[in-house]
Amino acid sequence: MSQTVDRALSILPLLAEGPANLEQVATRLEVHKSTALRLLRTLHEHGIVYRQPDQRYRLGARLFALAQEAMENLDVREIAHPHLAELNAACGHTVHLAVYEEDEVLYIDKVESRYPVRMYSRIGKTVPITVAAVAKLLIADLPEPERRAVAERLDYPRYTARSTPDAAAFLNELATVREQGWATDLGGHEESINCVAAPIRGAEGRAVAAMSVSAPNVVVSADELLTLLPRVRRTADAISAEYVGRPLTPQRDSTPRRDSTPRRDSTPRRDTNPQRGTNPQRDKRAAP
Amino acid sequence: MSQTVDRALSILPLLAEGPANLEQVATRLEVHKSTALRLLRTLHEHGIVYRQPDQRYRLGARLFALAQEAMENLDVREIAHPHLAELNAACGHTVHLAVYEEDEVLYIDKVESRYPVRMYSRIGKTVPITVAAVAKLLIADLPEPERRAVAERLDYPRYTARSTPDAAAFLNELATVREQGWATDLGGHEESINCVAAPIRGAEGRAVAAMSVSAPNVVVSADELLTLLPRVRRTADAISAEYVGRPLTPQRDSTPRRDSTPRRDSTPRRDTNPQRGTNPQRDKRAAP
DNA sequence: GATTATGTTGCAGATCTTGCAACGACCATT
DNA sequence: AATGGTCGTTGCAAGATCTGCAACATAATC
Repeated sequence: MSQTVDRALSILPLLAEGPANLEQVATRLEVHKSTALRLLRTLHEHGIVYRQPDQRYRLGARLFALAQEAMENLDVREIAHPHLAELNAACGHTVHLAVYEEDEVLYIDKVESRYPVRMYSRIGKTVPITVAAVAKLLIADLPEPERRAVAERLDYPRYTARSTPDAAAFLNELATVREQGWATDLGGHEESINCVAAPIRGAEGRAVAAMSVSAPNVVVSADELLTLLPRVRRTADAISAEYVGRPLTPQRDSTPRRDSTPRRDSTPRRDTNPQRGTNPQRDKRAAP
Repeated sequence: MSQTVDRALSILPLLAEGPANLEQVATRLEVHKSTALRLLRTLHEHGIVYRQPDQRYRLGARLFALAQEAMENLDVREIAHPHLAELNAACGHTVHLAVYEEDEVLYIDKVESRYPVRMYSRIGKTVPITVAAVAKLLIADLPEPERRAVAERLDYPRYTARSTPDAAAFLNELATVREQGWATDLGGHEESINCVAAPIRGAEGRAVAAMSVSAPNVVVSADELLTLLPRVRRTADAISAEYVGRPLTPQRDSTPRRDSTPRRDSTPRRDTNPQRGTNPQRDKRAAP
């Protein structure tokens, strides 16, 4: 919508790949050097990009700080963390928490495995959406039309022989997942890694996040991992309970649910609302 | 420099505080609603902001992903990590890695304490610059004029009775740190937490990062923690050695150091270059 | 059902952005 | 030391892009 901003933002993913100098940026943006310079200057002033001693640009500290601050404000994360830690303490494996947002699923929390052989992942990373157990859960929970739309839009990379091959297979899998209320990924992303996942549900019963336990074959077999399923589901349910439990504001609000009325489908429905009222300024509107 | 981009970027810190609706954004930006809307739309298209079901905006997934990707590309981090892990394995305490960038110091890596009582921190968080041991090291290493300039610019919040009170005290402390080549924070930020830190030096001998070991009083006393100093310094030196060791590109380059010539001080000198050539696209220019 | 509160769109004026071209700094080569 | 090349920086004029307005749309509230 805004050309200038559009261009400026296009610089970001470019720099995420690694430092670049003015000309490289200008070339890839397909604009004149001077234009690129001014955009970069503005980004620099905001601390979003940093200029190295060798004059090349890379993403800056404030970007990290922003992402950090935003992440810390996610309510599910806060509530879930102790439960995840507890589960990890019990089984020792890597525990993840993930949310869905506009065709992407990303980890927002993680408790590291206590085994020496671990799965690679990082908070903030997007997960392979067509195969990850948490992703399947979150997409499976979308209303039918959007679920289908998402499935069609996606790519289906063949990470392994067991990766989901195409949209049809994915939708099938989603139906199963939806039915059973939990999901697995048995070597769909990394041949030797398995996961079991369960959804965390908010006030209206919609999945606001999903959690999973992952472990490589060399530590436990897929069958052994599956024996953890009840425990994983119990943990997820406990988090859900606590999540819906907390009222929006300490002094209860008039009509906290506005999603309960059936809505016409003119706009495709967006979901996942992992953010709720702990933030002080939130109450401003209700005050005077 | 660019008004539109400037405004758009100003939205980010605002949303980092918590979700906000269109009007709130417009008000705080001091622009018309329609203007704010268009900016938000553009940010949305890039996935930088996300629109919740209740129409409010918050920071989006792509922002996390960007920060994540950029962080993973930091070379020092990559090299340092195994060393940090090793140190943690030996002593059990929290180990941090931090870099300096334009008046801010932030953690770029961390290995969690294995003790139940832990220090709170998070990768990507900025550290209290006037008291943290790693911050002192990094600032102490700046060339004199800039060091002074930074010291003057800073605020000196009194976290505890032992916090650095003002610029003068800070500069004094920096002189000591510079002299001895290591630093501590003994209850300067949190009454009960102590840290020891050592610098990681790059090719030109400048500090490109700093690492620290932190532990609460209840686990080990400050004196006990100080006995770890030699070990911390050895680890930092090992990282430094490996960091300068790796040449810029596998096939060695002509003149890898361009900082070695004394430079006139017309522009205040920027430092810290924790980013070096592992990235494939980097070599593009050298190719044809 | 009227009323408020919020978000959205089309439009015309003007600001702000753009690309150009020339300049300057720096490096490398002869 | 001189010359040529690369890359970043600046002033300017043309005009594309952005802005604020006002009216409209929609949903919540009384």
